[in-house]
Amino acid sequence: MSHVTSKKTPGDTQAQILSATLSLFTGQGYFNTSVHDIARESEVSIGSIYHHFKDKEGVARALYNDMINRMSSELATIKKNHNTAHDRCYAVIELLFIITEQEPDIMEFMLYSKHREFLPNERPVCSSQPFEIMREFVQDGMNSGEIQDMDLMVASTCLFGGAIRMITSSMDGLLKKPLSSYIDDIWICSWRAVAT
Amino acid sequence: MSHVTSKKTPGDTQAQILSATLSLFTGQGYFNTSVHDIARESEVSIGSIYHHFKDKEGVARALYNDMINRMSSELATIKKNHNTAHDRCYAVIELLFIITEQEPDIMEFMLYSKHREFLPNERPVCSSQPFEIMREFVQDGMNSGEIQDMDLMVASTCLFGGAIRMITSSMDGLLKKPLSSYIDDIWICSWRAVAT
DNA sequence: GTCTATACGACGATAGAC
DNA sequence: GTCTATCGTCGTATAGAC
Repeated sequence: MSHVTSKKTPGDTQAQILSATLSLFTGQGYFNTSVHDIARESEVSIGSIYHHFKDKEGVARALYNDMINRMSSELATIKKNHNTAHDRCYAVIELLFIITEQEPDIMEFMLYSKHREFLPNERPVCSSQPFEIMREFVQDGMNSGEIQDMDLMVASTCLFGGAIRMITSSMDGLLKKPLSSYIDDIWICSWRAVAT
Repeated sequence: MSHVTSKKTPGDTQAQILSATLSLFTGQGYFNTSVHDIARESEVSIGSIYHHFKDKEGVARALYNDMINRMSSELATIKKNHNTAHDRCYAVIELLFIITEQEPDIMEFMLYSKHREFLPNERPVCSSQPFEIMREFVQDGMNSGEIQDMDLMVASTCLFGGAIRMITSSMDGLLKKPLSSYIDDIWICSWRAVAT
């Protein structure tokens, strides 16, 4: 929709490039992916890529920002729809598991890439906005008495650490059953770790 | 000691190379480190590096194997010196924290590198021997009744996930106090998550 | 075993036509 | 905006002297 003026690919050449790039970066890594690879996979010429992005790092940065914004908006929705730390944090884990299963590339790029190696000016993922929102949920839970009073980082890592490790285990192929089938067991343990 | 025959660097050119390489790989990543960098940093010529190792990947592989073996032997010691799952798992976290503080490069290379990107034939760290031993400790704890009966991966990730996330947070510079000062708080939460 | 010099290929990025 | 062709650089790995 929106403003479709030309006949083919309304202007989403960018989206094509980004989609192919995400798949390549997660499949073989940033440094094992050449701009030629991106051109071939996205069925676009090298010239087009350099027209839409400053350089290879620019493509990665666009991908990174998309991901951060997407997560931030999803977390804002969770914040709006749930009121207790218990419900919000469960919803966060549920969201992470769903993304892992339905769009594994996104989760892999988010949790499993060494961004510092190819985006030297970005802050580490864990100090990005989404992770800050997650810690905010935990802080609210401590203020309201749902979660034991303790260091915020300790509470956050203990509450989300199990689920996050489970996600990386899933991406490493270590799980026998689908990731989502573990969610209730994980949650019982994680919540028990910090609840009052 | 051992067999010191020549006057300078008894034969540990290899160790020199590996040490410099570890520092470079953790500092700027595998792909941002050239063999020239390694030569300069280890004060050895390129020719020497290729004499001692097949190629750049071979240096990384040697580093990786050293690390796995070192960890396996440390974990074997823990197994010998402690008898309960409680004591063994606490000792594991204590060990990980100590290594993180005293030899951060080793921990960073172990937990924070995307080995699959430069060692495509190695299994992911989490399915390596050290992590298997850690899971074995947890399984023993379930058999003896110290730990609740549940899926082994769930119990393992919940028990160690918080501590491991705390380590990566520490490496990302997110902690205000030294990592080891958090150990007791972490342990209380982590153990409560899975204990009977 | 250690060194220097070099070959060779790949990749990022640009130029310039359409 | 998209394309092809090309340039320059850098990095891995080897050759061969000492």
